[in-house]
Amino acid sequence: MTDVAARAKVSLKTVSRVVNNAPHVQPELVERVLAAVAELGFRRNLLASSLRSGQTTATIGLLIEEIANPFYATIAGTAAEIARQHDTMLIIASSEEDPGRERQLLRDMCARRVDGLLVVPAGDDHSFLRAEVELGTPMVFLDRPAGGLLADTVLLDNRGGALAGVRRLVEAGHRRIGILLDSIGVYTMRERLDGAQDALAPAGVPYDTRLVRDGVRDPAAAARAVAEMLERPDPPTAFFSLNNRITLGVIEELHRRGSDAALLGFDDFDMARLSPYPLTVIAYDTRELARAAAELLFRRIGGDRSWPRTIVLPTELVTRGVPPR
Amino acid sequence: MTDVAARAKVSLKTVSRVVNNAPHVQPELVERVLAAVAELGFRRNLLASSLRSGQTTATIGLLIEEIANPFYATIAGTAAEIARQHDTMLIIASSEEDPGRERQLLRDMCARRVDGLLVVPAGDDHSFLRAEVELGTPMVFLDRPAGGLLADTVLLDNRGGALAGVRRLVEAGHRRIGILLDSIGVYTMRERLDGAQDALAPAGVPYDTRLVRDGVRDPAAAARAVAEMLERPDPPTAFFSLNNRITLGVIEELHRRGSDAALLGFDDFDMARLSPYPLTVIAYDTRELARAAAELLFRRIGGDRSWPRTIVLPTELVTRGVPPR
DNA sequence: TATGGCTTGGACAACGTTGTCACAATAGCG
DNA sequence: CGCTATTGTGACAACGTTGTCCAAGCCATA
Repeated sequence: MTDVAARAKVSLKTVSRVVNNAPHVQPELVERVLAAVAELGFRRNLLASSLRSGQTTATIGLLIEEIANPFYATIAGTAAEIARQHDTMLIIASSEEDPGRERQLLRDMCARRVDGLLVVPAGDDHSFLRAEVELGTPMVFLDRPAGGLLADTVLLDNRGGALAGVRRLVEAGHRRIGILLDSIGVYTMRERLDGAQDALAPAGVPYDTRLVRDGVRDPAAAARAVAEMLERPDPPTAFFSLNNRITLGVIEELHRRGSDAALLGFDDFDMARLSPYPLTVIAYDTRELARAAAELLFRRIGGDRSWPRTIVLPTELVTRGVPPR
Repeated sequence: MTDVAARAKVSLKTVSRVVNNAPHVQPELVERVLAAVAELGFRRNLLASSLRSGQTTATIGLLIEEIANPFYATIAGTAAEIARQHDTMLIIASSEEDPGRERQLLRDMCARRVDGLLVVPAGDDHSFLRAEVELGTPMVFLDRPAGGLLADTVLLDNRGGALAGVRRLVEAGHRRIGILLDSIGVYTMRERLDGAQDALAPAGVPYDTRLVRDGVRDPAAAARAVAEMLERPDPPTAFFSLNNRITLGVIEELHRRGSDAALLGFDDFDMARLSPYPLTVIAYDTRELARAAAELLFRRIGGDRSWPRTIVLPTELVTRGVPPR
């Protein structure tokens, strides 16, 4: 900037004024400065700028589990879009469900002085963020609640959605329902399982733990679990898969076997409509989830100091798929 | 930091040494400093740190077209993973195919002094980045080449893939092939179309522009285009869809009509295997594309000043899908 | 004992920017 | 004509950190 000033034969401050579009600079000087900027290829250093002016870096952090997963990709896309509306850049990092890594990444983002944080929690203790919150960094948790920290949160109605879906299965007469889940350690899985139990109990359907498979991490594992259950003496007549990765594997296996078991899946997905096997899904609006969280965050960044809020978004039961022949 | 120094009764510099794990500090003093850091909730300001120390911000920028698209989400995930291996954060932004926005976002990233840039170009003139390149910011372009700028580039063999795929259709006896593409303005689409022509010409199959539809932006448009073409007096016996969004719509329409047209699609996708309609896809390894680009970028950041390189990754013809009955 | 090296701590400036303040030049007023 | 506003410009310090340099203390060696 000093070089630009010298070249344009003005003071440092005038250059600063020009690059910040500040008023009260003669048009002629503006010309000279802009010419010098162009000639020297000067580019403002935003690091120094936000260091000096203090408050804002025009950056927010987004912490998710895994970027490549379409659910999180949708969240990231929506967050980026809303960030852009506020002329803000987005730093994205994946925790890969590792609390230690989550902690390190969040600390790093804070050290970079992000204006706010959007977090899909991996761990269950976020008290280490308390100092940061008190220091004034706004943060909003989404999809899962923070642990040990009172903070803004946007959730889905996991329990209600599972309740409605499983109730439909029960009402259709199913009494042996195979349930497949990723990991009981994850909040959303626990909620969905609870919702299923909420539907089974009042209908007098026993909750048979032999029909519940934890640790189903990918489509192949889901297919194997389905195969095993179907080979039991009294196989399930319906399956409830607790996320879309699992649903994929279940569809494949049921289709392969020409089974006529009913299928209920949590999470809708793009290609559900192309499924060769009929299925009902518990759908929700991922974009809305991200939008609600991001907009709340920017309200906080804008100075909203009201009491932390929890928003729960509804789910919807959708029947999809091509009927089997 | 001054407060921490006061509290620990040491000098500012000693605190700096401790938080940077620098050697030559008495263990007792380290204790005192860390205690003060904890009590005061001190957190290093990385902005100031990289401002002072000059060179590195431990941040790279990734510019893509649209985060929520699985192709770009995969790229982002891979880039984030490799960035993490280098203890680097990732700033992601979407250009939404808008050259003006691309320019603004890249400028902004440069102003934030990213250590390097990973760019899927939207525009066709990137000469505005020349100053930045000369200033020493490494950048690698992927999926599409940069315009008016000699730079590292990682591409797919779009033309070769399309050639191989269409050749297979021609060899199977197809002479009327409907081709659907997003936008002729996009580099990859042009290359794929050229590849198709490369296969048609030597086989003596005329290139009938009435069988080529540009501007097919979403599955619904693809379905409509297929419907129209099939209602012509001499309908195509095969379709070549130039990206996976289009392929989805084509599958749906062909399946709905019970058509027996052959289908070739550029881009593989997760659920291709579940397609109710048989299809052949031109597949490639998106992760490999991103990995090659990111690793090249970090080699540049690490000081590799060799001549800019262009890497072209191969594609593969894969037959997928459930045969129609 | 003198000399030199090594370890440890501290003073100071600098990174690139902007806020504060002061001053100069011009215009408007009585 | 002198006075105050108003506008345009610049000197300077400060943001939070770290590199450079120096000094003091200690030990080992000559």
